[in-house]
Amino acid sequence: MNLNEIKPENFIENIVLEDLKNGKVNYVQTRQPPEPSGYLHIGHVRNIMLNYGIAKKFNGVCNLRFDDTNPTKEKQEFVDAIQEDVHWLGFDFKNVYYATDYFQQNYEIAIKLIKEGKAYVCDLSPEELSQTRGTLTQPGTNSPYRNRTVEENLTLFEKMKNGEFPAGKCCLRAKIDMSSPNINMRDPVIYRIQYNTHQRIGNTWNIYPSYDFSHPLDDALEGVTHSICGLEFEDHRPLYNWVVENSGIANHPQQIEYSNLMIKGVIIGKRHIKRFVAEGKISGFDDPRVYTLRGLRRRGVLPQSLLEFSKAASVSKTTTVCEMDFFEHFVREDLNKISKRVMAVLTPIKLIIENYEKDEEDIILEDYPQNENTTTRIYKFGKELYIDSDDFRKTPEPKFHRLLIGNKVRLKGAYVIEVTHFDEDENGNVTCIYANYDPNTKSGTANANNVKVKSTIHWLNVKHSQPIEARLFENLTLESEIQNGDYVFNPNSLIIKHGYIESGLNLSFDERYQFLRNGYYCLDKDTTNDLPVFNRTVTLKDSKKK
RNA sequence: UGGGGUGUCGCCAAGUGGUAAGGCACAAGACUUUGACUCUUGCAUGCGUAGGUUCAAAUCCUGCCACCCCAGCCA
Repeated sequence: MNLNEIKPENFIENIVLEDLKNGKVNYVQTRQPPEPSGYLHIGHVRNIMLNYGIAKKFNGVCNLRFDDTNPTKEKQEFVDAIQEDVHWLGFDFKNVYYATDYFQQNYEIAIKLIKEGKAYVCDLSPEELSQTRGTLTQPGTNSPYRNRTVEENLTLFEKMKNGEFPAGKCCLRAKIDMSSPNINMRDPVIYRIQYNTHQRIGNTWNIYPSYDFSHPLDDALEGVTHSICGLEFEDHRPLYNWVVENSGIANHPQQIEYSNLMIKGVIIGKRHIKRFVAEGKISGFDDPRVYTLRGLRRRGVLPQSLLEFSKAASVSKTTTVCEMDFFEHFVREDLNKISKRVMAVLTPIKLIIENYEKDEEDIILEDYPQNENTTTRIYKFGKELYIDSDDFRKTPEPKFHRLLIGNKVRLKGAYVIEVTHFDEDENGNVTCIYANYDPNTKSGTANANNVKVKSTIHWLNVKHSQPIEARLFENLTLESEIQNGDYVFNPNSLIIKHGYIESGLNLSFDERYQFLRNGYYCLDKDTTNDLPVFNRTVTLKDSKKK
């Protein structure tokens, strides 16, 4: 999907931006505000599209703004990675800003608030503060420091800024209402002391504004008209408005919340991914089994598929948990159009065509059958072939219509064959299959369809095949809901197959491949040995049944 | 038990007083050099629930139920 095709109207309808619907507003400015504390994942795509698309639609701009107000969690590594990933998706933001850009202005507004008696320095320890905040059902109690004089607050805040207090000694709080039923309004902390070195501004500041203070201010300062965020911030909206209203800034952005997008069972949380990396169960944030953008990219997913998926998932305020099939549908749709069809056998077993007398024979295969102008290539048919052992059954299950004694099957691009007999070892494992072919059934010839078959299987000429390694990723998903308050995941989801692929192919990292019936693959960029290594993106639609 | 949200097919989701769009999944059939793709057909007498208003209700009103979020000097 081209970015120009993003149609945010639907989104706008959904999130009930009344003014926009009514045509009262014709300019919208948004921002994409990631905290650089982790990698972007599939859930971020829709947020990016939404912010970018709405601004574009309504003559405005969307800036990328890093919410970098907490140096204990953030790293330059993430700042860089987020920008890379955003570009990979195809977005080019007007400007790249940082919350730290606004620290001086944030500070001046804090001073203004103090002077107006709307903020005070509180010496309560974090524990005491927590205790006096009250509970969900009981109001909080006023801090004993709530009524300090403006002069005292100014002095204390200045000392905080100058690094004269240890971290945690005191903080700046907005003076709102300790008895509010909304806990966020019970004198929230808007500045805290923080001595960690910041990845961008080093040690220039000893005090850091909290999200609830800097975010609305930065939105307002930047000219944002609509501040779109997750549902978890609904309770923060009154505070957002309070901050903007008391800031003296003319621009008053409107915060709009909507549901985050999830996929059933998929691990997205940084917490879990970090844990699996630490436990050595996955290789990192780009492991193809996790749904970070980097993981998905390495797995072979195209950015336009992510955009299509996100668009189709729509936007609402209901809890959105899509099924895996819904996501994979969009991945397959794109991959099907552009993938190069290649013959591969992942669990090889020999097939001898007993009545085949010739040495070799040219078979014409289409590289991209979905493309009218597809190129073709020649492959060699012969007497001694590899097929996938999974395509044969001694005793077939119901509805199995690939190879079994007495059943006719087409070898892709070649002939219809019928199994005559097979060899097996002392354990009953099939070691070699023997078949006869029908010379009148060659694909593409006039009478190719005289014999109807229910299935076509892939094959390789033993003399014209090269070894490969195929990594089949099962999705890293929730194995069971919740146990002892924690999630239980299934990280043992990597299956490695040593098989064969056609020899003579010019393999490319930019290409996607479809191994017939096995799904869509791409070369793994981390390949270090000489053997081509393929990662499977998704399976073909029906191949997972069987 | 306080506050804020959400409830339309297995999943996502339109619908905003005029008699339930669409996509995914699923099922059946056609086609076939992939059991793919493509095509055709089917799939909510029902909109959390109980009442009420109305000629007419998923849409308006009232009660109830279920689920999610909030008590970081995180975002």
